[in-house]
Amino acid sequence: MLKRLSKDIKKLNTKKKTTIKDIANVLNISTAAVSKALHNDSRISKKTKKAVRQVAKNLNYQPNHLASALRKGKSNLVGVIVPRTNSNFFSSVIQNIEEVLNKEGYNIIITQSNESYKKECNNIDTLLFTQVDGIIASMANETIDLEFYEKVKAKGIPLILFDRGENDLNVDYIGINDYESSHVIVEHLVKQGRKRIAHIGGYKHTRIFNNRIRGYVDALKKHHLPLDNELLIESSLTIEDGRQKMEQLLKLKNRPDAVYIASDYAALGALQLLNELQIKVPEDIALVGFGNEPFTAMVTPSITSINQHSEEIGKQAALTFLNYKNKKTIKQTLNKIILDAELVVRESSAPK
Amino acid sequence: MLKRLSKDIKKLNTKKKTTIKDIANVLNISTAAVSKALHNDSRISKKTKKAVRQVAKNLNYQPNHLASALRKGKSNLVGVIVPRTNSNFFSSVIQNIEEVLNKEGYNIIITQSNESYKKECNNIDTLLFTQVDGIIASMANETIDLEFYEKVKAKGIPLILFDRGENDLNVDYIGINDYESSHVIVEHLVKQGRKRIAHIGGYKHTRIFNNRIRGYVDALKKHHLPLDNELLIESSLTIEDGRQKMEQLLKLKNRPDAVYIASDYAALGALQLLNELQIKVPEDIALVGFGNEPFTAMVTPSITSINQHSEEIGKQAALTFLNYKNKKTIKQTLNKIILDAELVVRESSAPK
DNA sequence: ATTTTTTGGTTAAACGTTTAAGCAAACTAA
DNA sequence: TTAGTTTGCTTAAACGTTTAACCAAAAAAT
Repeated sequence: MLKRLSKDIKKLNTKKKTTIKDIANVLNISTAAVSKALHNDSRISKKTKKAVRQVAKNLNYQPNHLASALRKGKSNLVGVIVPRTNSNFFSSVIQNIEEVLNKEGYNIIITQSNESYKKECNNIDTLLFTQVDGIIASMANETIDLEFYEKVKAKGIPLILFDRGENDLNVDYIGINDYESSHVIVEHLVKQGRKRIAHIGGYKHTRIFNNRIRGYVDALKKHHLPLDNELLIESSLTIEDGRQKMEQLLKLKNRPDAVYIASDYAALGALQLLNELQIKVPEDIALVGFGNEPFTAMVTPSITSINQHSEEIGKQAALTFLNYKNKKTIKQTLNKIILDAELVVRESSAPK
Repeated sequence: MLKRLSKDIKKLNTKKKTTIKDIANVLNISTAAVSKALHNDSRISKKTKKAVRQVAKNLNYQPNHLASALRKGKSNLVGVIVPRTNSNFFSSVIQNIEEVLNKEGYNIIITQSNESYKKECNNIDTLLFTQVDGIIASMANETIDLEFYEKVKAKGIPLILFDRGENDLNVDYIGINDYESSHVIVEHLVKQGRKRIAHIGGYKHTRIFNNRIRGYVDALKKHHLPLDNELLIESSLTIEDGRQKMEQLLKLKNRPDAVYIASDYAALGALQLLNELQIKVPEDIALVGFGNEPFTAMVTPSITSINQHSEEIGKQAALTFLNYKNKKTIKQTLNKIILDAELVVRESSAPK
């Protein structure tokens, strides 16, 4: 009974969080000394440091992040904006960003745009409001107007884009070589004996998708394949739209014998339709996706795809941010990192 | 040339963020008046409010969240911990939490434990360090020791668990009726004429998985089916382990004619193996997963599963937190919300 | 005409840190 | 011995808000 009571009293005491002032009082030194001791300042004696650390532990001291952030003018928070988290690519990028930044004392705030421009603007406002020290983002499909990103730049907050970027914005960027990836894919399909290669691509206004389209067109030229406008289709690249656009291709008098789709999700939709219609993949039509999402290895037939190196992208994005903060020069050369993509060949693109 | 220069000067000026002090100076009033005006305090005249708002807009004022959080003793940040974000269930829960909390002026910090106990502890420390006003979490598979969650409770920070919870912790919880779900599944399989129903379940120490196992056992009894220990297997429920445990089941002399798997991911692994071995689903073996992940509808054959109502879980978790903050009573009755799950019948469990 | 109430503010302290500047005491060098 | 340096702190201000307490002037009530 008595024990319980004393426990309760202790709990009540711990409710009021202990501050450096409490530590200072115990040791009869100034709060400044405590602060310095905790930061291992050279002007504090070893004895005092030891004592401070001991008392801090005893009182279960947890530094107030808000106070130090306010004083130092930085929140040690980095905002991350992604179209969605439930794709392996984005969640893997996030995980790697987190890993690198946590080590340097930064935390991340993750927000999703759900491919909506409006939500993305909200997210940016939210992050600015939260006083983040930087923003790492991949833009929504809808996003064309860059006003909100300009706002971030204008505030002098480091902005790093990955995957879905924009040239006009003139900020740091980490991505893969989309143009070259298309070449690799087309080359692979040509080697498998394909002659009529279609491309279900993303919106042209998004740079990465535009590059994939350009790569596709140029690669066709290179291999002296005819460029048929019917075979080049713009899509939102969702599962549903992939299915729909594949349907469109199947209606052609002269069907393609291979389809390169700029997203694994859309490729999955296309594959489902083909399976339902008993059209044989890869015998009748070969399929290549993009992104190397785990399910590409799991479906039947498994889907050939492009590995986007999400781990490396995440790491480099984080490092780019850290670089920004360490160098305090106002002008800084932009960091544009373009990684080579890697083709992962699976069943869906085997020879006829 | 001159225009550009003046723009640059403006930019330099905006670098130093405007504060309520700046607004106060312009209007020759006190910062207190500005603060009150911005919060629509009744003791400020309409004229002043209007003027303040105008100047705030002109100077592009953005409130310093850190300062107000420090002063008010709350950060308006809610921490969310999930095992991973790249599952549709979790990302959907997160999205709904975010939606509800954003409306009330809260932002969320998402962290992933990757099913690791150590990472989860780190996440908790991180969130406490960031001075979150509350934590909404779903525990990692590994987590047995609740010391860190007790720490959260001891600090008086609202803690709400969902999906993966723990009875011992005695905190608010939102989840589905796992025990009942197992009944629904077994009943469904029995109706399809299945006689030997196996269960690949999760770790027994996790409450939800334990409930599913108990439900499975009791439902078998109810339908007078024999309970065969060989047919009840504990698994980590990853894709790989699902595959492996299915292999184990296939080695039995007396194979099951239906398998209920406590996770869609493990069910996917099992299905892959069955497909490879040309074992017909559902003719030879029926399959039921859990979670209603989108891919269950996409694979061949599509997988029957349980819809966990992720949207509702997210919403209720957020509302439970808000409820916590609004009522300032110290004692509060615990909120245990158990939603009814819904069986989504697909190809994998059609009659023989 | 005097008191009371309302209106529309102001003043100053507080939230918990960090940090520039200062300073006494102890030590070192000449 | 004395000037200079080093050590180990202290003082006080600052970061940008919010808020309790106070107050003068105007309006309303008596």
